[in-house]
Amino acid sequence: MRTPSAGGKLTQDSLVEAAFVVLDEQNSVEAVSLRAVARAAGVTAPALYGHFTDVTELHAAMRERAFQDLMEQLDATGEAAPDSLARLLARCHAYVAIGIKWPARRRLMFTPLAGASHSAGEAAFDTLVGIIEDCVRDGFSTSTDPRTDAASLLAALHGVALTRIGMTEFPWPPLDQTVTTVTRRLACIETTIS
Amino acid sequence: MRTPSAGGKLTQDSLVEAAFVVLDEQNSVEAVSLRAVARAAGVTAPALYGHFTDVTELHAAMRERAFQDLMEQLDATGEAAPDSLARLLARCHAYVAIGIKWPARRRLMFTPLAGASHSAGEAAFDTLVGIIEDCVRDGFSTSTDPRTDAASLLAALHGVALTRIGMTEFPWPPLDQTVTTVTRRLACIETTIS
DNA sequence: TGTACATCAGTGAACGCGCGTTCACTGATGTAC
DNA sequence: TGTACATCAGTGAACGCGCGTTCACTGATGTAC
Repeated sequence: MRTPSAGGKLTQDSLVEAAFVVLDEQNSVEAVSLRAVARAAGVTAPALYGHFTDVTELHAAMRERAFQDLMEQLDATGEAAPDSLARLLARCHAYVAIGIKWPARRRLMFTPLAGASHSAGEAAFDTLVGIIEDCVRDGFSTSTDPRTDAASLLAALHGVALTRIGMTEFPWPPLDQTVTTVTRRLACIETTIS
Repeated sequence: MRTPSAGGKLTQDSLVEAAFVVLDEQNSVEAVSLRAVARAAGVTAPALYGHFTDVTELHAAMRERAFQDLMEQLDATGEAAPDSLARLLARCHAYVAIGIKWPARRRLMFTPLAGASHSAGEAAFDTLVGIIEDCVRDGFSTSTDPRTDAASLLAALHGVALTRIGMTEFPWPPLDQTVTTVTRRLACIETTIS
């Protein structure tokens, strides 16, 4: 019996990687066609059918991978933060920065998709709730409902990233200031705390 | 000389209208192809070239019309409000409600487009700034920078609509509560005021 | 070690589809006499 | 009022394109003797 990897230089992972190259280069979810991915991977289109049954399966794999990457980047952020408030702010800034840096990935992740799993997104949300709870415990936040406040904060940060991308010529205030203010106000950080 | 409208039952307006039928039915910006619009208007595809030089011109016309409609709906909202705070809340709720009701229109309006005009969007923004200024004048808000706060609020409300659409199975808190809280906190409404 | 064979990842050609766009045309309408 | 004509909005056929998907195939690799 041959080892499964023998001969085949193509893997699901390498194809998803190629798909992200297309996504990021074209900055468009629609541009990520099966043929475009095959082209980026240096392979003919039918070759993909050995690794995905469908073009939708490819898209689903991309989505999952995008969430994983986002989670990893967020988890790596704020590890060195001295306290819970610093960690909260670091994560929120990172969240927006990532959303702006890869607009197409954000669109990919948060576009409704039939039967898509949001488990990774929900894990990220739970982490955010935990950090706000820490802020309450540490006396930074007066939130009486961290779960609800985290939901508002998450939605608002999405909006900040979205509008910066979509309305580029609008005279926005400095991004850092916006993120800090939105985070502090929605997470009920006391104004006397710097 | 014939009158320009003689014979032609087709107008730019009726075609844009047909385009919105396609947009709202398919809930997809990409589905609004020149041929799909022609089909919806009960006409063959080449007929559109009498009214638009390009498919991009059609999209631009849709965008402009979407902004106009949004503005009209917002302006009609809160006219009957008893005070500036009520007007602010009414407009913000309406803004989110419209965004959720027509997801594809929101995407159409706030997707970056080369050379697109945002004048209508900016007019809506100026109105929002004015209302927050009224709230400050009337003692509802402690905002020291209504312009910046309006920008944060606008972005956040976008995010609320976006996430409600994109993460439908997420256990969101009640929408009205979220919009009210976000608006009050970002517009610096004093907590003692009901 | 050398040869014959089985496996199967990837190829190349082909399909039907919807797209944007072009072009010569047609036929209803308005105008001129 | 009636006829001949000009206009021009919309038609129908055709083009080349990229798409997803299928299918028979090929040729490099690993196995068996």
